[in-house]
Amino acid sequence: MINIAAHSFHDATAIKLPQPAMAIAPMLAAKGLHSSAIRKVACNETLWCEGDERSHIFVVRTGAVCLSRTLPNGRRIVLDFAYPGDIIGLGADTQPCDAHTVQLTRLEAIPVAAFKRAVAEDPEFGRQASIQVANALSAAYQHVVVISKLSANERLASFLMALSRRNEAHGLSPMSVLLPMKRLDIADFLGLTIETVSRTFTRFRDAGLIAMDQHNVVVFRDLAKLRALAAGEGEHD
Amino acid sequence: MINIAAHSFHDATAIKLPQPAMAIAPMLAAKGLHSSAIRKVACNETLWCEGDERSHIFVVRTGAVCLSRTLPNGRRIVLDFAYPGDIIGLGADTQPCDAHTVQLTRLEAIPVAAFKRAVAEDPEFGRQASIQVANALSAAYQHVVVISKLSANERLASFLMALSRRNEAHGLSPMSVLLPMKRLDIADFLGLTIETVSRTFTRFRDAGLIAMDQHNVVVFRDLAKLRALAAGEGEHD
DNA sequence: GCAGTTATGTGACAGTGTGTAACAACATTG
DNA sequence: CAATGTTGTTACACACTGTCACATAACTGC
Repeated sequence: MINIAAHSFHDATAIKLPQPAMAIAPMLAAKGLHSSAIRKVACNETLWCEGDERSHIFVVRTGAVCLSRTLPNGRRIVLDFAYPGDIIGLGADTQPCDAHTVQLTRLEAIPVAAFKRAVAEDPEFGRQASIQVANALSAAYQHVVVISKLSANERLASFLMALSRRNEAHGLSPMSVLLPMKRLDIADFLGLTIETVSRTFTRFRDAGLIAMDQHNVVVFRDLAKLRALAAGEGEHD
Repeated sequence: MINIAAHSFHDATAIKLPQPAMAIAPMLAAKGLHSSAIRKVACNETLWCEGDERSHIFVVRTGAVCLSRTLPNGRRIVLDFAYPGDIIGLGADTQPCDAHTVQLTRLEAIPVAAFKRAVAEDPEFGRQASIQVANALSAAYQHVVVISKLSANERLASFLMALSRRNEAHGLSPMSVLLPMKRLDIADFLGLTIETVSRTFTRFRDAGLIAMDQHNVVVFRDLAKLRALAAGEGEHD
């Protein structure tokens, strides 16, 4: 499996941030695995498909990767996004989802063989990788929560707040975020349609919760209210 | 994290069954970890809560366990069910969800310390455990798909077909299933209300897809149609 | 510049599922 | 046996979101 997205999305409750957990990144460096080739991949390129045998572990350097599944009838679901610093392709040898870029992306490609060698030599390294997968599972659980129990407003707020917290964790301002992906990707991630996403952005703007000069830059005007929304503290119950 | 539910639920596409993967079970036996105490737990008892430090790995012997999360305002989401043969509590040291019994349940409790000792002594054992977590991640992804893209009919069909396939994988008949949990658990698992679940059962019965003498026994009358529904081969797109 | 394509925003309307409620079936208890 | 509680079922009005249609904006290549 797969993805890992260290400081992962979905945090409706946002009580606890996923572990920095990137303890694995320095370990990769220490092992000289960084010598692996850096790949420059155009937007909308497929890295792998569900069911593929995995060939590489990727570390995202710049850009963004989208992890998704597609139903037989064509309906698509976005499971996660991976941003710079995130590792994708950990987990099992058979990919549990598709992966494609949503931007011009630079990736560090570590062959699976080299990765496995490193794990065999250093149990602690394997343990760190396992923790990453466990974090991805926790993130997936949170995604289930967001999609099954939150309203459109709450889902978008949850998405934006996760990006905000990620910024914060990386030493950037939590008061604004960049959206590298298109509306359709956001919609498929949140289990909504692009029209609903669009309308919800507008609603947030009209309510004074956010400001948007460009389509892909969101400035937060009322972080507290957005966080309450994201946490699912709504009226119900 | 956590759960593992070997032959896990959610298989809308059902193209591939999760690995038997229970390769780990015989390994547990070989290590004498089976000597661990068997616990008999009443219905509706909590095994652990989200955020708890995990103390044991559990192997379900009889009964059924429900893995869930709860939002601040009380809304609950069921993430997975664990049935006899399934292992729960693998993954990280901090529980990513609540776990409670939905029946009188017998569990084999393996202290985490003993489990970790076994992993340290035998890397292959740890590898098998990791595969279990990776399978759980894949199952969680599938759950996201089911909840975000399938209709109420398709969701219930997906749930029933997953149980049917589980029966099949265990050498039982795929033509009927037992529902150990209550309607509310099913509803919270599928992201629906208990009324909708109830109505959908009735619709299935009226359409001749299933027969139900008792509330917790479902006999399939048209497996092909149910499987098509579960796969999300609906009209959309 | 202009046409053509892609991405996004907005509006009217319908449909699915929700929520409330009342009711039925069954078990447990006094 | 009546009383109470739990679980499951059914009915109906309403709200949210999806669908469909079209408008607008941004970017492309010519």
